[in-house]
Amino acid sequence: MANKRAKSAEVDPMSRRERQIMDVLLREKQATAREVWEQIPDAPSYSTVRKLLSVLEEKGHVKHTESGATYVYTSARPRSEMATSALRRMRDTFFEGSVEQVVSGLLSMKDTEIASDELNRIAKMIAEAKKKGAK
Amino acid sequence: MANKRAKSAEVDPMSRRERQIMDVLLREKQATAREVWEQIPDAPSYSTVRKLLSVLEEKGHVKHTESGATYVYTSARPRSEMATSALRRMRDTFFEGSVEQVVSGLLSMKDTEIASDELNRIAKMIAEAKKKGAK
DNA sequence: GGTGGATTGCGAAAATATTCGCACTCTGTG
DNA sequence: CACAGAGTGCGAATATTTTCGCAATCCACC
Repeated sequence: MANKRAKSAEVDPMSRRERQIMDVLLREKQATAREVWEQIPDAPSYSTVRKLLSVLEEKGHVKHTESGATYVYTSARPRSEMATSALRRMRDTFFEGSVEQVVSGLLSMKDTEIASDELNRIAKMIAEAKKKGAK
Repeated sequence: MANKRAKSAEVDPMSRRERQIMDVLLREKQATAREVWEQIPDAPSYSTVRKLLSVLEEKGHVKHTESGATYVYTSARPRSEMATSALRRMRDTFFEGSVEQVVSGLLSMKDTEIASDELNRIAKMIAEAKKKGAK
């Protein structure tokens, strides 16, 4: 009934450059046009990046506040929300919906050095989840 | 040397539709044009999807084998490889490079029901990693 | 209050991506 | 072997994205 679910369908209709910029914004939490520009490896002109940013704003993907005369951009949607949906898509696209497989993939990334105490904290989280689930 | 490093810079210069199609291919492991078409929620005409597929092939993102007269497409790059780089980017973009935070995010996705035995297996993987790391 | 440096707004050209239809081929069936 | 159904190749119109430069503003400082 009235089920439209713009759920997993409505993901991120963004284009290449747009996503590239969003990534920087997401990683840095916020950034000025110049900062974004500096962080894009194969970036086009500064002018172009600014334009892209304003296009993104028109589309509602980012918003800005002014610091002096300079615009500081941030993602329009909460970062955590985007993280979750990205995580979910990744899980479903590459790991057949299995969290277990995702974790396995994470642990086996060869450039990943996970400190022992970090592993401990992770183990603790798992334990927590287990406890809560089987309450 | 000859160091060009298509490392983190060369990610996935793909456009919206292209990615959408790649996602289906990645999820299904392989698919015919028609199957891909059927799985895209807001898909354009079947004809368009076929075109996109052939464009993707020209660009080297997918390849095909023939089953009878029908093309069966698959990702050109190994799925696991793409999974890893996607995972890495996700970790760095949303979780400040921290595996711990990624796991935390995974566990807290509210639509995720993780079976108790799955949690056990995950715990075991963590234990393994710990053992190996601190050998 | 004037000057240099950095920012924003915007228009518009150039490059790409997206969408389709049409003509032709291939496979299997009666 | 002729026909129906399903596929493929490809050209070309449209829609979007991507790129930039120029003019107008704004800020800090001498």
